[in-house]
Formats: sequence, C-alpha cells, structure tokens
Amino acid sequence: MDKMLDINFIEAKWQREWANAKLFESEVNQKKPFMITAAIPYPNGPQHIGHFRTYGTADTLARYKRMKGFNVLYPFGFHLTGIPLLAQANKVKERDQNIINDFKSFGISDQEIEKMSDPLYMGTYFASEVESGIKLSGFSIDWRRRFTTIDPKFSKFIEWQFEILKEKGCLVQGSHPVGWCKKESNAVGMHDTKGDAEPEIEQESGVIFDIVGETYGLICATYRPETIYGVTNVFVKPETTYYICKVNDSQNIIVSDKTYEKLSFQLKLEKISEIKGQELLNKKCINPLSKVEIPILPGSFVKEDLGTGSVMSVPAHAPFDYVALKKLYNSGYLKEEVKPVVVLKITGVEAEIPSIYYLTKVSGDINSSDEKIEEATKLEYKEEAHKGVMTFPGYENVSELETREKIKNALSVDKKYFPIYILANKTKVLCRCGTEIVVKVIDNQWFINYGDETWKSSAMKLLSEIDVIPLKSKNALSSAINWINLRAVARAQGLGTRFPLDKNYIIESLSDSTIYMAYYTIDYIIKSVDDEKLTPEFFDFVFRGIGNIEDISKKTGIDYEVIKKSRESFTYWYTNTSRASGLDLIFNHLTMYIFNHVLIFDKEYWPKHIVINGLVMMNGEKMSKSLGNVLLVKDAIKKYGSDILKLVEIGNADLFNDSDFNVETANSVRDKLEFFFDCCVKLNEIPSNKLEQIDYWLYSKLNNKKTIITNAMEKLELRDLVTNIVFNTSIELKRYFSRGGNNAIVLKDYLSDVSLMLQPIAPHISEELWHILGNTTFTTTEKWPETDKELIDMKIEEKEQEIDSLIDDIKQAYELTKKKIPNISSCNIIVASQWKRDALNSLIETKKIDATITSLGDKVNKEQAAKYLSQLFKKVNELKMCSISEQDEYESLSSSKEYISKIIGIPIEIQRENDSISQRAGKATPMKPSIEIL
RNA sequence: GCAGGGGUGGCAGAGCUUGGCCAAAUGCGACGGGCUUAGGACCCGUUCCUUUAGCGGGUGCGAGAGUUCAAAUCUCUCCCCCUGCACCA
Repeated sequence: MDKMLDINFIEAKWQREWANAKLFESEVNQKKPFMITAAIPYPNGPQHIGHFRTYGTADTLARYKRMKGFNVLYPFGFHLTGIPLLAQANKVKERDQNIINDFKSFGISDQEIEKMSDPLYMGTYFASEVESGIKLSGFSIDWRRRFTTIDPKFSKFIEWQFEILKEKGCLVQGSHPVGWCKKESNAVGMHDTKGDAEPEIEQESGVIFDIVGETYGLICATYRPETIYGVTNVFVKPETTYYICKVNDSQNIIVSDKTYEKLSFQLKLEKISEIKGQELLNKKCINPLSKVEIPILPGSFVKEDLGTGSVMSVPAHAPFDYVALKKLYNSGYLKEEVKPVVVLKITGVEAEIPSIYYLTKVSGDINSSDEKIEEATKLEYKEEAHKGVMTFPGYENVSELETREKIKNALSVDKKYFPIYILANKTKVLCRCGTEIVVKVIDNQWFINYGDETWKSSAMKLLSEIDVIPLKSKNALSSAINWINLRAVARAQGLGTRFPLDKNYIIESLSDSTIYMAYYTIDYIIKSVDDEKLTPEFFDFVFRGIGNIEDISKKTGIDYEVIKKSRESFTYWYTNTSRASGLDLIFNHLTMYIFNHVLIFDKEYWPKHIVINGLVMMNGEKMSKSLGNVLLVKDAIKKYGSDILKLVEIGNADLFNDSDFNVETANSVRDKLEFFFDCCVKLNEIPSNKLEQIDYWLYSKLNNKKTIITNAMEKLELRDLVTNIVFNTSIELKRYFSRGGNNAIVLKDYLSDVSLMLQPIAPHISEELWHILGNTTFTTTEKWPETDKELIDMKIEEKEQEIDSLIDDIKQAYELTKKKIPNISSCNIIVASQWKRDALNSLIETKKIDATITSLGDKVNKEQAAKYLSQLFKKVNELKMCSISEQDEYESLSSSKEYISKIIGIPIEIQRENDSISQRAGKATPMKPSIEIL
C-alpha cells in the first residue's frame, strides 16, 4: 500500500532492456512474417494523444503476433509532403502571433521559432519531436527503417510509382474547378485563406436559351436542369448592363457585367458588345428542351452579380417564380397570365400546381415575405428530389435525380449546357492577400483515374479477400471504392516529389503515400546507395520481379548484394501485411492504398489486413486547441505512463468508436495494475497447500479467460480485451482471496499467464510482473499462453456461483428477518433432493408432466412431484438442465460452510432435503437451496 | 442531397452476426455503511417500479407495427444524432 508504482522508472528500464537486446530489429528469417504499418504522422506540431491510438493499436497487434510465433516488423516514418507545413512556415515568416504563441506554449524557444519560417526546418524539427515522444511510448518499432516522404531516395521511389501509373493509363488530363486568387494567380486551398476557410465549390448548370432572331442566347444558371421543360419565361433585370460575348470560340451568350469576370475564369469569354436588360424585354427566346418560344420578362429581384445575371422561370415548381409572375400580372405588365407547365409529380401529393400547393402548405401566398416563400421552396425541392417522377414527354416516370443527369447530357450534345461553378460559402472567401477568391476551371489538370472500371473491380477483389477490422467498416470501404473517381494529383505548391509529367507541379500529398509501406522493406538496405542510381529498373526488380540482378547491377551500378537483399526483403515481408489507420482516412487514404496496391504489386503481395480505429476524445469532448484540452503524448506519458495511456485509449471503446480519455479511468486502471503487483510480491508469503475447490475454480477461470482473450485479440476487440485482462482479473483475484484461496503454486500459474497476456497491451508492466514472479526471460519473446481445456470445469464455476448467490440471498433474508426476530442464532441451508434434478431434466426433455412423473418411479411421492413440476412447467421453455447432483451440491456447500458463515456472521448448517425436518425444506430447488433462518 | 455508422439504465459503454440463462457485462458517478484523527485509497451494500424473509410480479433497451411459445436482439415504417463528401492532411 505504501509504495506507489514508479511507472516512468519501470518503463525506462524495460525500454533500455529491449533496446539492448535488439528485440525489435526485424530481419528476414525462417518464421512466418507479419508486417504492420500505422498511418504515419504529419509533423506540423507536437503530437497529442489522439494520434497515439493508431500507433498503439498497431503496437498491440505487433506484440501479440510476435508471441504467436510470427516474425514481426513494425516500422515508422514521417509524412512531410503537402501544403500545411508550407502555409505554417509562411505564417511564421509573416510573424503571425497566433502561431508564434502556439509554438511558445509548446515550450519552443524564440530562436527555433525564427528558423521555422523554413518549412523544411519546421518539419524536421517536429519530426524529431514526435519521434522522441513515440520512443517514450516504448512501441515495438524497428527504428532503423525510419524515413520521411521528402527524402530524395523516397522521391525516386514515388517517381517510379508514377511511371507505372502513366504506363497503365491511369493518369488522365481534364478540366477541374479550384479556388483561385486572381491577384496572385494561384490555386487557393483552405490553408491559403483568411481564417482558414475552405472554399466550398458547388456545381450548377448553365443552360442556354437562344433568342429568336438573334445570334446570341441567354445563359441561366440553375441547380435543377430537370425542370427546364417547365420553363415558361426568363427573367432579366431591366436596369442591368449585359455583355454579349463569344463563349469557347463558338456561340454567343449574354451575361451580366457583374458576372462577366467571374465566369471568364471558367468559360472562355470574349466580349463583343453590350446590351441593356430593358432592350431584351421585347424579345423572345426558345426553351432548349420543349423548343417552345417563351418571353423575356423583367425581374427586379434578379441579382445581377450572382450566377449569370439572368434567371430561368419554372412557376410550377419554384414558388419564387410563381409569385413573381403573379405580381407581374397583377401589376398589369402581363396582359394574360403565364400558365405554369408541370413537369413532375410527387408521389403521395395531390397537387395541380406544386408550387401553389407548397406555398399554401406553409400558409404563404403571393404577398408573403421572402422567408415564407423560401420555406416553401425548400420543402418543395426536398420532396420533389425525394419522391418526384417526371411527367413530360420522353421522361415519364423517371426519377428527378436521374433526369437531371440525362438532361445535362442531352443538352451538352447541342452545346446548350455548361457546368458553372460557384462558391457556396456563406461569407465571401478571401485570400490571405485580401483578394476575393473566385472559382477557376483549370484545363489540363492531371488526375488519377480511379473511376476506371477494370481498376475498380480489382480493388473490389482485393477488398473481398482482405480482413477488415472491425468488419463493419468493410461496407464503408466498399462504397468508397465505388464512389472514388477522378482525383487531382498535381499541386502548384507544397513539399514533395515533382510530378513527372509536368515538373512545374508537385505530386499531391495523399497520392504520394499510397504504397510507401513497401519502401520500409528496403529503406535501410539502400541507405548507402547514391540517389541517382535508384532508377526505375531497380524498383521494378525489387517490387515486381522484372529483369535480373546482374543486368540491373550493371546498368545502375548498385551492388549485386544490395539488389538481392532488397528483393528478398520485399518478397518476404510483403506477403503478410497489415495496415492500421484512422476512420477519417477510409474515403481517401485507405481507398487509394487499395487501388495502388492492386495496380502495382502482384497478387501475393496484396495487403491481407486493415485495422481502422476512431478518434480520441478528451473527457467527452473532441480534443482541440481552442477548447484547451489538448493532451500531448509526451506529457501524458510522463503523467500516466505509456502502458496506462494505451490501456485507456484502446480499452475505453472498441475500435470503430471514438475513445474517451478521462482521468478516472486512467486512475482506476492504475489501481488494478498496482493490485497485480501486490499479488506478485505477496506470493512469497503464501504457502502451497492441498488443492481446494476454489483453486480449481481459479484454474478454470484462468483457462476460460485465455480463450476469451485470445479471441478478442484475434478480432482486435480491444475493449473486451482490457475488460477481461484488467478488470475481470482483478475481480477473480479478489474473490479467490476472500474465498480463502491460499495456494502459491496456483496463484503463480495464474499471475504468470496474466502477465503474459498483458504483454500486447501493457508491455512494460507485463515484463515487470514476469520478473517479480522470478522469470528471467522477456514476455516479449515468450509464447502466447495456450488454453488448457482440461482445467476448464464449468461445474465448479457453477458451484462457486451458487455460493455467491446463496450468500446474497441469505443476507437479504437475514436483514428482513432481523426486523421481526431480533436474536437470530443460526441458519439452515437445505439442498434439494436428487429426484428434483432428475425430474427437472426429464421435464426439459419430454415437456410432459405425466411422463416425467412416471419416469421418477415409486420412491418419489407423486403428489409432491406433481406440485413441484407444475410450478416448473409454467416456464418450461426457459428452464435449463442441472448437471450437478445432490451429492455434489451438498459437498460444495459443506466445504464452503465456514466461508459463508463468516460473511453472514452466524453459524450455518447444510442439510439434505430428505433429512431436514424444516417446513421450508420442500421449497429447495436444484442449485437454489432453501434457506431457513432461526 | 449522397454515402457510412449509430440511438440501451444517472453517465460512458457491452450486448445485437448465431432470438430464450438480459433488469441487461464492465467502468464511472450517486447514496448508505465500514476502515481512518481527517481526507484519499480500500472494503461492503443500494442505485427502473412494486412486492416477498431469498422467491415473485410489472414496466423496460429512439417511436410505431409485425414475425415468434419467446425480441434490446429478426422484418417493415417513421423520427433523431454523428462522420465524410475530394485535391485537404
């Protein structure tokens, strides 16, 4: 009690021992390999414990597999490619106080911060910072293979990968919308905007309505091209100036002056002349779908700086349009009403004109406020998209969403359709330089074409064969594989490898980390090779077995042995790999990981196993700097120790769920572990007597536990694992002692296996316990304990359970009796007769009372038996067999008489039903003896 | 909107794949008691309602309906919550 565990001391000690013994430096050998990689950190600051979970999960698995006899490799590296480091370095350069204060709060000196205006310096600085934190954790990592994704050799590897992507036709070019700063002429992402706002780009449809008798047409922007058939007119703003311009060197279109510039970043626009909105009003235009001539009407509500500055009008399905037309009619501008054209019906809604229906539904009319009309619009759009089917010619009964795509395609053929992009952010997005961001369509953008059907189907094939833990995330992966399409791969800025097909660009940083795990297998072998020698031929041989060593050695100048060893290393380790990653990476990293593996590697080197885990919360809240609840890995380890941190993080929730780190759990885990220590230390004072029932009970529990824990380990049900190994162990030990268990040999067997099973989740403590128990080996290199089925005795467990529930019952009965009879002297426990057990079992089998009674024979009082059985029969389907005989039960209870008596505080007597003279004797049932308090 | 996951006792969180032993593991909290100079730790008990000297009965696992001798667990409908939606690591 007096000694507190010095966790930090113990952990440092074992980390030293492991390092001295080089336990984690994994080399190719005869054993079956198991290679696990965890998603590597992006070191743009110190790591908080949230990042710890994935590495911890990987470590747990690695340690378990090691004990199961695998040759395990767990390597580690750092991801430095990408934009955030660059953006952060720029902030430091600009003396941004927020970031400087942040860094200061991490205890970084002013001089260091000064140097961090260099992104590379910053990355390197934090990489070593993170590394030292992870080293404190004592994970079983082979640090010799550490690399970063900006190492020149790694770049060679990535260039080789992209050569393959190119050869296989996976790189395609196309246009792509990006956020754009026109002043800096630069693509703008979240890291480049004021307040780190992500530019939200949405696609609209630009539809052209040719004007009758003119060489130009109006272009309207809409979210709902499927309603074009129902367009009855177009609205323009009379006082606005419109530009007539040539679009994409072909037809002429009209856009408002205020939208001209924005649109010119997306379409090739060439201004020809100007025209006032007013002048358009007496013209007519043509509905591109129905080919009907429709009027151009004045719309004062048209916003000249949004979209294209003109609006198509669908009064039947857009409340705003209906209201505007009604007002025009009422004002006398229109001589006759415009008749709405209905193009879709909504399942379950009886409405002649849907927009009127929805206006009425929200109790609005044409004089309602914009808010009311907006409400009606939202409701209508929602229900139409959900339940709407089209009614106009050629599209009858097609769903709205399907129609949308079909119409786009149909109009594209006639060049009446253009995608138009807008920024959907609620507030204007500004570049750091202060300029408003626009959407620019970049032509010739490079993509990786994950939409390729053949590629997709091999990715699906891999998915069908791979183990995903937890299994339910396989669905997510499957839909991710179906969904992923083109992915832009080149970026204008950031750290990383140059894009081979256009050296002005950098390879986007998720795309350069899809197969890096393979690089671990050769990293430390090629450390001494000159960068230039690492040509594609070398990698082709190592990773794909193309060519032969002599030729490649001659051609590249790389040592024969280096090439040979690299190939051996890859072909050995990569036959059995596991990937641990976060939930948030399913839809990008993990999906791309699968795609790139099936493309590049032969089938036998495809990954076998994926582990996905959720986030880490802090006392129930998401960890974030702004909440001030960020717990850094280093601090947490210092405070709780790596083992406890890991136990709490992985043991507090199953993989897929977010894990909550709270101090109470950490303390309670710590208490349990201290208790284990005490037990190990105390062992010397305990004798080794003859084995009692309780000793067999502990053996039975232990061996049951081994099966349960092994299963949990195989499926990585970490929460179950921790519950069983930490909490239930503690409960069992306590019960063993209080039940009078006092046998050193039994306890030692039990504690030894427990300390072995602790190895994957609490390795330092596992080693320490193991040594206190007198062992001189490492648990790290010991075998995982095997279940001894011989020692599992469910009858004993049942009997012990009976004792517990009996004590419970007596206590309650005792308390209640005490009120009536103040001086209680003793207590009789009456064990049910054997015939009751036979009757019970027979009843369960036959489900017939009469048959059961007959089977009991003559020795039994039939009247008594009938009474007993009719009681039981009420729940005949819920009964369970009793395998414990009267004699067994009697002996079990007799032998624990003193224990029970001690707890109750009065002497007790065990009797047999037949021998008892008590009135309550008849109430005894198998394993539920009758209690008589005297 | 699309996709994925989920809604269980004061809280967190198992269980639901293979329906019955589930009033529902485990941890935390709360209350009562013990230990202690006191606090912490530790130990014992209680923690849906009701009842009985343990037994038992009722209600109950988002809402509703269904299948079944039997449903937190299977089916259907509805409501609600979380996460992701891309060039960003």
